[in-house]
Amino acid sequence: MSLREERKQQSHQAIIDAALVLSSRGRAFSNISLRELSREVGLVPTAFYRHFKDMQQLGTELLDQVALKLKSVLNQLVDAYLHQVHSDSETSISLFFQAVEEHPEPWLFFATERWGGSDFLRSSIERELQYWVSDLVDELENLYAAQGIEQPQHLKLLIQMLVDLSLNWAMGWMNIQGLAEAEVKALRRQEFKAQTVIQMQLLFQGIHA
Amino acid sequence: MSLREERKQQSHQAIIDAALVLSSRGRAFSNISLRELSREVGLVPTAFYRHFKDMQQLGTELLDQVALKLKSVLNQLVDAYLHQVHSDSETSISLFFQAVEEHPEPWLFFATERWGGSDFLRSSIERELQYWVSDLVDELENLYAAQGIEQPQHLKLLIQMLVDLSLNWAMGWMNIQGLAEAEVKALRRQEFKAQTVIQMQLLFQGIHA
DNA sequence: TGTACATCAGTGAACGCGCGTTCACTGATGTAC
DNA sequence: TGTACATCAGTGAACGCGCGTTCACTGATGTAC
Repeated sequence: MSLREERKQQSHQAIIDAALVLSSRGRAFSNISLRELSREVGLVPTAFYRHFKDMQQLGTELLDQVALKLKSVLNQLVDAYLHQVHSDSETSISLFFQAVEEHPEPWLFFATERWGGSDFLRSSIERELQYWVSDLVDELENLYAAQGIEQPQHLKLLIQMLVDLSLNWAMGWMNIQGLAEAEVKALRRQEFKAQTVIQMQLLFQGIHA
Repeated sequence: MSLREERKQQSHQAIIDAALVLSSRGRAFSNISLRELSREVGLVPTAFYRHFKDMQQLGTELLDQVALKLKSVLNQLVDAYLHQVHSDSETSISLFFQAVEEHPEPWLFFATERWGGSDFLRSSIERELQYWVSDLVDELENLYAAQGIEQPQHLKLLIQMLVDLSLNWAMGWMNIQGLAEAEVKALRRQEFKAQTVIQMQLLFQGIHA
């Protein structure tokens, strides 16, 4: 890649990153301005147009990157889950929260914009979540088939709930991270994790019934 | 109430209603302007200040009204549930979807702003949802105690999930209502309802384990 | 009941500001010879 | 390698627009006598 292309690519990505940062600080994407992003990145507002037609195109690229990132995290989690000797809710939830904590921005973005003010983001996110569900069903149905589950046709509905709830869990977890006092925080973390583990167990009891 | 007070009250409420309508059409509250609301209601922008200090105060009043409305709907649903001879997921979900369909705006508002761009709305909504959970636990624990449930301490965690999922179900239901073709719509409604019934049953199998 | 004054919801002009978008430009980087 | 020209990411001025907010006002409604 030529020097010029390289620099262009850097600016391009810097704008996308700035949008993700603002979004994950709680700002609605529909409320983020082109000028604000340019300022953040150290460019003049008009330079924005060298990279994106408008904010919607930026949003689309941002969503694609975020979805890709989350998908890869999800795959890692599933792999870890499948390779446990005894598939264990506690370990799964710990890994999940660890992944959320390492890169919270994509989770915050997905949860915020899922029902947020931008129609094109809503529908894209919904589509992504459906992909997650399908993929998870594919990965887990062999596992459960081997275990002789009674109602395998319910697996998809269960995973649907799991995916929905996981966004809530991620947001709850990140809310706790924002707490100031270390002691309270540690306590709430432990408590929240324990509760989530039980919730996941309660959820999956359905598949064994 | 004097004529003047009455008219003031009407304008006041009209502004709140306009905000709810815009919000439930998918606009983020943080993206709705004072001038837009005044215009919608047929007042000059400066008249807004005769009723609210700023948009945040409007938002707070709107949230209070919406929360009250949803709480009363919720109570009706619980009453209906408790008075069924056999507590039945299918009937519960039908009543729930009917309630959502009759007054979708509050549900859309709650779901949109739960993780939306306005911090004060986020925290208020989170508080309201916790009240719902507590109230539901109170109402249901007697019922389940009478049935000799093994793990009553899990009831709260279950209801937490139920409340979280119910917002997703409401949004899913209202998404279907937006469909144009009547046949597809009827089909999707039936399908979605059936799936939700099973999800609720799967969820509540946890309490019987 | 009639009059004189007070209240106050709604008005309309004006302001400064950040926004998205256009345009002609600049100067570093790339390319052809 | 050096030169002459092309490309194009970033610039800076300018625009019209909707925004929140201020202010002095108006005239219908309310109150006191």
